[in-house]
Amino acid sequence: MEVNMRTSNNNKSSNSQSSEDESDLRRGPWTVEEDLTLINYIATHGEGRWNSLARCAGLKRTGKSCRLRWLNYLRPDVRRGNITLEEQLLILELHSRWGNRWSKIAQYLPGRTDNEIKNYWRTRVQKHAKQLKCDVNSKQFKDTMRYLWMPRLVERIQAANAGHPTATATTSGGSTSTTTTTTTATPGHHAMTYSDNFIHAQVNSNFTPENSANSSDSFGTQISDFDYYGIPINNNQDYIQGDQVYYGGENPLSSPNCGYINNQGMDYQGIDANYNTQEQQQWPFGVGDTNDSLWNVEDIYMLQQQFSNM
DNA sequence: AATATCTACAACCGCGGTCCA
DNA sequence: GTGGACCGCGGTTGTAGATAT
Repeated sequence: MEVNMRTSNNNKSSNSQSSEDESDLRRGPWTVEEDLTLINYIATHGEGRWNSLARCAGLKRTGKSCRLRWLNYLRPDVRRGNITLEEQLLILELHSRWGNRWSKIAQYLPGRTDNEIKNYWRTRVQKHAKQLKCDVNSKQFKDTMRYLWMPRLVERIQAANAGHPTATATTSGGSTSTTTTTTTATPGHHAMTYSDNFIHAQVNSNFTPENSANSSDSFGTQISDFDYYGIPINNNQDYIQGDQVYYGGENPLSSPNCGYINNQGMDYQGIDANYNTQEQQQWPFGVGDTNDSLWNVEDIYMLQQQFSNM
């Protein structure tokens, strides 16, 4: 059982004085002993009813604190480690749809907690918005994510998969792509793959909105109610047809190599033209490593100029 | 080597919703 | 209907470790 070693010396934490107050409740980092107590209690009695659980387990913690510790850290199915490219893509996609609905987004990333996704968003995505001197909720920044970063993520996922193919599939457009076996357990639905479908969405250049009516996805299933991730589509913000994803209902997303022009006329082609440097290939938000620098100075400058002219 | 700054993330807080007596 | 207990969510803070100066 993995235990956070940071907790081993936490008795000197700034909140330790709380254990001396009238309520005798502890705050701050959890100790190894507390973790084990909680784990053992839940193993025997199950989770839920957190306030009484805290009392019965003999933990001098609030029920809230016990719940948080269990759900965000101790639960056996919590995934630890780096956010994968597919997860990054999914987070961007879902956040564009739902905003800061972290728990809802987390439902589609098995093993990831809302807290972890929220932290990822704040530390990585908001950092880039700050670099671009624009608000993370601004349309400009959202467009940048949608029409530049997300296609780049897809491209990088493709590149990664090409290096480690686990299967080969042919798109309806006749092109060949590799697929991954990344699975997502969608709430209320069967586990499914998502990255392969999303990649398909990017690689079929034969698609047009006109020929896409009443289409089904590459697995022959109707997609009118659920998108490629198996997520119910309940608005018309994006539409997904055949092997292609159309964002905003009016912005066909062409090949990642073609440059992206959104409905404000922002042309990112010049940015992509600079993309072949080694630094640029370090991709958005990193891969969990330190290579988190999507933007070089030129990129940032160009985007800032475009934003200021809008 | 020392100090300052940054980053990542665990944990807390407040609020609103739900349940139940 | 009402009030208290509880739960879950989203925002925020604190801090250890990493990195820069």
